[in-house]
Amino acid sequence: MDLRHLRYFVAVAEEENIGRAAARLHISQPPLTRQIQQLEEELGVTLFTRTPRGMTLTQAGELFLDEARNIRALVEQATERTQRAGQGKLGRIDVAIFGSAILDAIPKLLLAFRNHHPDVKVVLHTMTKAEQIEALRQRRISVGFNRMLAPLEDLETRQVTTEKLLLAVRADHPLARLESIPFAELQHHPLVLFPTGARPSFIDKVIGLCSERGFQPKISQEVGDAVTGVALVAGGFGVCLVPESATTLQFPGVVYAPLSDTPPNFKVDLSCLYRKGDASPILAAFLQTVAEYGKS
Amino acid sequence: MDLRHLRYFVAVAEEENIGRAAARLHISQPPLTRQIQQLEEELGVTLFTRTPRGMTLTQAGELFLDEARNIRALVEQATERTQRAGQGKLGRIDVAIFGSAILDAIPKLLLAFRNHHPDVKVVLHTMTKAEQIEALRQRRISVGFNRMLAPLEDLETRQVTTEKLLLAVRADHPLARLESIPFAELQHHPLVLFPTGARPSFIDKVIGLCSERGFQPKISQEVGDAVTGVALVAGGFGVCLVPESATTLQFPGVVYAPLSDTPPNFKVDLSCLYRKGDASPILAAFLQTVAEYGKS
DNA sequence: CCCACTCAATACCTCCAGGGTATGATCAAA
DNA sequence: TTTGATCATACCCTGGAGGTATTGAGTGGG
Repeated sequence: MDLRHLRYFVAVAEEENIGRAAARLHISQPPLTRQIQQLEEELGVTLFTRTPRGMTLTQAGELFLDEARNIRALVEQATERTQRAGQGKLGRIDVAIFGSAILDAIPKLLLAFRNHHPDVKVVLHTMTKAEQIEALRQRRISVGFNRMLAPLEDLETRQVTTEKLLLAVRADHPLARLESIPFAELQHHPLVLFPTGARPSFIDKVIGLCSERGFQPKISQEVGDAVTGVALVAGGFGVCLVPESATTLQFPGVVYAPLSDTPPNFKVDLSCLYRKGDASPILAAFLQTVAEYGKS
Repeated sequence: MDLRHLRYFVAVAEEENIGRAAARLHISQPPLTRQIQQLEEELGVTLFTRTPRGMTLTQAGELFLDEARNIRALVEQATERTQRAGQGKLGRIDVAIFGSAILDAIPKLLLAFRNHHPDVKVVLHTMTKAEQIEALRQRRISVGFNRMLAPLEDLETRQVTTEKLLLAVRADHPLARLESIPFAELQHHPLVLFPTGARPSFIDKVIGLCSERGFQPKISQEVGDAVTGVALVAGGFGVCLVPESATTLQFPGVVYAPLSDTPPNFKVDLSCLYRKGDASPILAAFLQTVAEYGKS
């Protein structure tokens, strides 16, 4: 049996006349007669009673008509859904984000993606950079968001946004009283750095910036993420360089101050990471949204 | 797209290897490759990612695998159900019975049919003989049960059972005192006859039997059915000839007495009626049960 | 009562597409 | 580098789907 048989059968059942059905199917009458006979023979069931006025369904034929319509509808639906899946409009994508630093860009980006692709389920996983790389290789996720990504053999990187750096200081800290804080001031104050974990990280960026200006920072404490870092600033552990988006973390007694006289490239990127050669249309759609987000 | 494509696709998806799938399908590898390519092209979707180790499903492919299995199962089920319908094991049959005279044979018969064909819904309709004939011609029913059926052009008759006739009399009636009631006695007592309606009916049978013995019965009352007839007997309207099965009607003060010295053919048939040339397998199965019932 | 009409079924032909064999291209592991 | 595994391509062959012409059967009008 074939889908063709079903199509032909439904046409004959609806027209109750082989000639008309053949016309509707754009074939001639004899082949249609034969197909119906074949179908009946294969099922071993008489589907039509032949009358001099045409063909009428038997009871078994009525039942089979229901089933045939059902099957045809299902096939229709299957192709449609599969096509949407193939265009990245239906399915699921597993996305990794890091600790707590997802404070601004990522929620907006995910919102934009959901608006454009409401039938794609986005599953978020919180992972460190090292975990993201492993999960990508094991195909547990398709994209990861992170900062300070070094180029890798099998993974591709794409920049999402760039943020200026601000200094988190206690409101009662001497630096907080200055009109503007020169970058070089940092050498006199203990710094809270983050995140610990896989290198290179934001820590190295900060140390690099300092050494460009010819000093080594005093490291007060290394912590896992920006939230903890700002908490320690509030606790008097020193000052902390944070990406601009961290200002959404409103901590009582902590202010975010811009620096002046900064080294060039005084900013940090947010990038996303995905497998080289990943042909998933959903990933493509996701990266498309990422690119559009970057433009705005 | 074809059911063949689905079959092939499922095989490849399950084997994750075209060669093995081809072996399982008893075809060679190249045609299978081509069929998969065709399917992908028709859908416009990449269903597999080709690796040097075989084929793995894309996300869209996973989805389509689900759908394909679904469709194939539905096709399987459709053929199976249609075949059962074609064998008269699944479906519905509309059966007409007459007024209240269905006191013994028909319930047993329907029970036997339901036991053999549990998935056939038997729908009962109460109709007079004339209504049955009309309903058969209009295909509203497939079988009717009745008595005294004259041969018809387009309808076939089949005898179900034959019953002896008994006389319903009041217990205090003079005839009830006799050891045996000779048939000729009927000429001296008013008779309740049934049913009214389309001729020939049981009425004509009784009148015929009397005239065979050279007398005309005194007609006390004509009524619609046996139940009413026996009720009138209880009310003193006279006596009434009833088929044996009517004895299941236990009426206070009414007894059923056998007659002696009866004319030949002193009995009445229960027959069923169906369209000539009706090829319905359910009707065939039903008539099969009727035939088996008749034997027992 | 017969003829014309309407359908479905049959006979026979053509041609395309599905299947086969042989071979190529690519990648991984030994 | 070689070998083995896997998918893709090239080319041929045959079965079957579709076409035309015709037959057979049953109905209704003249």
